[in-house]
Amino acid sequence: VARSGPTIYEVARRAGVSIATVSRTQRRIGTVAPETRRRVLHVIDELGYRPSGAASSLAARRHDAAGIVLPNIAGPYFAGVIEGYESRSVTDRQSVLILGTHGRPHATELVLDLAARVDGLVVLGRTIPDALVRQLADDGLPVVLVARPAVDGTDDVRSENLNSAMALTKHLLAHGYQRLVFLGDPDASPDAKERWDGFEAVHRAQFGDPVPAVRCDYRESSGYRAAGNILDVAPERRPQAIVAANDEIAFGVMRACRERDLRIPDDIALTGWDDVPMAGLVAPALTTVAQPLHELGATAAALLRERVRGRRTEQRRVLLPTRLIVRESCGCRSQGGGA
Amino acid sequence: VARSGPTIYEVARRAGVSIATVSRTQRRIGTVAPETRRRVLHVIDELGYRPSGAASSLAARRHDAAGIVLPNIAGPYFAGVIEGYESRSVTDRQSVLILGTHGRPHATELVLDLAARVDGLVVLGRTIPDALVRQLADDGLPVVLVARPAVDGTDDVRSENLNSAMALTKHLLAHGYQRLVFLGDPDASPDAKERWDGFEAVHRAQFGDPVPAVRCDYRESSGYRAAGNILDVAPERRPQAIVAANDEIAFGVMRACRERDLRIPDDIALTGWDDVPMAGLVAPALTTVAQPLHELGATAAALLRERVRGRRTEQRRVLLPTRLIVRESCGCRSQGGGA
DNA sequence: TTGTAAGCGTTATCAT
DNA sequence: ATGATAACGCTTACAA
Repeated sequence: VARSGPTIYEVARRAGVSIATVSRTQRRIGTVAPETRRRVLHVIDELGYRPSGAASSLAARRHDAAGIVLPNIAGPYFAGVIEGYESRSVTDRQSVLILGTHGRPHATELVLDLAARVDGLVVLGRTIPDALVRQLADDGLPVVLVARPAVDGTDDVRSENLNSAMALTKHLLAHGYQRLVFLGDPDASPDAKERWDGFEAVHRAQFGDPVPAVRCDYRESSGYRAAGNILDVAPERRPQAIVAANDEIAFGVMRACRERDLRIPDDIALTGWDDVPMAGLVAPALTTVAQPLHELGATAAALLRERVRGRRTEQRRVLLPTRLIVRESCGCRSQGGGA
Repeated sequence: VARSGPTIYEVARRAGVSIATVSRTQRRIGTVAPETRRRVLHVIDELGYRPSGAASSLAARRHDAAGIVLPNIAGPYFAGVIEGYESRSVTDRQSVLILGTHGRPHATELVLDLAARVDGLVVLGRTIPDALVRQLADDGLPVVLVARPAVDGTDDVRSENLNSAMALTKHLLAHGYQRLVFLGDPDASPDAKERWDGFEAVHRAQFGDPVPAVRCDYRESSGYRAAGNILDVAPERRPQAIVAANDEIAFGVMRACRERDLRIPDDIALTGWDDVPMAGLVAPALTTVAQPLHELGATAAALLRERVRGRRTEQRRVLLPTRLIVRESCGCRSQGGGA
């Protein structure tokens, strides 16, 4: 538990100046005579001096760090958002602390701990209760929510779901499919809910009630299982198109179809959501809706920074556009691979 | 830039005790009378008091935080390692700081900054020069290297490559393939180098020189491009099996094959490496070598913690086992999907 | 341009 | 069992 390193006092002594001057030099702030500056920098370099993060934070009442809280780290969705967030934060010279709640029961405790070491927090999806978010915000901690409706005193950044879901569903209808089914869990996230809403609205306008859906969470294995139930029926009752709430579910459906020698899109059409890297690489290439993962994270970082710097107090809510990516799985003819 | 919150002094005053007693109570350390304890805890709860991270760190000379440095965040490989690392760290109540170098030129600067805010560092692959690693270690900072040979005074954790690569290559030879080619860049990472070494050794023992390889980095698009050159030759000169240095390259090869109506494994066999989640889900399912990403990260966290706590000084080098996953792309018959 | 000194909010060592 | 109080290493008025 050593880890000492030279302090500002040693630098000051060796350079023959006061610690204030070292601090000024080091932070390029205030005024320092060129000659003094050279001398100090030389000593700093010689000693390999680095200001202690803790001491700086304490004195300046600033951590130069922000945290991001998510359900888990792996998986293309979260990894993409983190990368966007991290990339932007590092550019602003802000340290990035991450915390995966992994459905832990004492997540609240962990988040409060985290909150004590950062200047602000980005919170994703279903991680912690609204009450906690509100408490943090009320305590004066800048908070930005991603893929989750804003709470008083917080900003949020989300991507568009409703219209894209409607466009996607209409596209499927234009193919002439009569029997569509939605695969996903509207209760799992606001995003999923809106995708469902869009599907439901268009489907109802066309066919009336009921609107068919099979509940299934975001995992490939869940999509695989759910697809099993859907597909193992008489061919004339089998859906002609499956609208999956995300790409991973769609991959599960593809696997289930493969096992049953059902061809996509000939025997059954399929769409996903997210446009993860593999979506364009599987066969058939997946028709899906792209959302800007990177930008989701980067925007959150930017909004948070504004608040941390006190540049803004009013709430901002950002809605990022999504894009329908038509490939082959919906029944459209391919125009070649597509990376 | 507000963010104050009650301090230990306020708690002490309201509870009618000294700050020392509050500290003891809060940290469950030393001795506190039950009655006093109740009173203090009550006030803490009432005020929502949380000790300042910076102040604690400064006083205790301990950050309760460790950093992880990687080239980038996204992609199944790094995301998996991060998740394993984070999961274990959080269990130990250690904050997790992440830094992606993204090939930034001033990565050194960023890493030194990071080093000032943590108790130890995990460094992955090709991120920062050995000289810097050595400097950090010499300065007394605990460092653990992942997928990278240890430097004096650091630990490392890696996964086995050489034997698995040999086993994989032999498996291909057992299929009777005569023309094999390796797709990857031995200079890109120690892992890639060892995979190549294994392939080369077996191939040379069987066929002598030269051992065919096409250089290609770890990306799908690179695999796709490289495969183009390999495949567009007379069928009798076309390789019968491609050994890709990782799964993403293999996915690129699959795409290139699809475009040329080459069937895997009938027209050409293919193997990957890593066993990313999609490897078992594509068609044909990819024969590959699984490495324990999660465990790679978790082990690094554990080793680092030992050093940080001063529990150990001697170097430890951990080699994690990998596992050959035979699916269909090598030419073996499927036994059904496989998630 | 530079130095002095008062914090910053804890931890931890002594006394008591 | 509790309380004073000296660190911890820096930032930042303010004075010189």
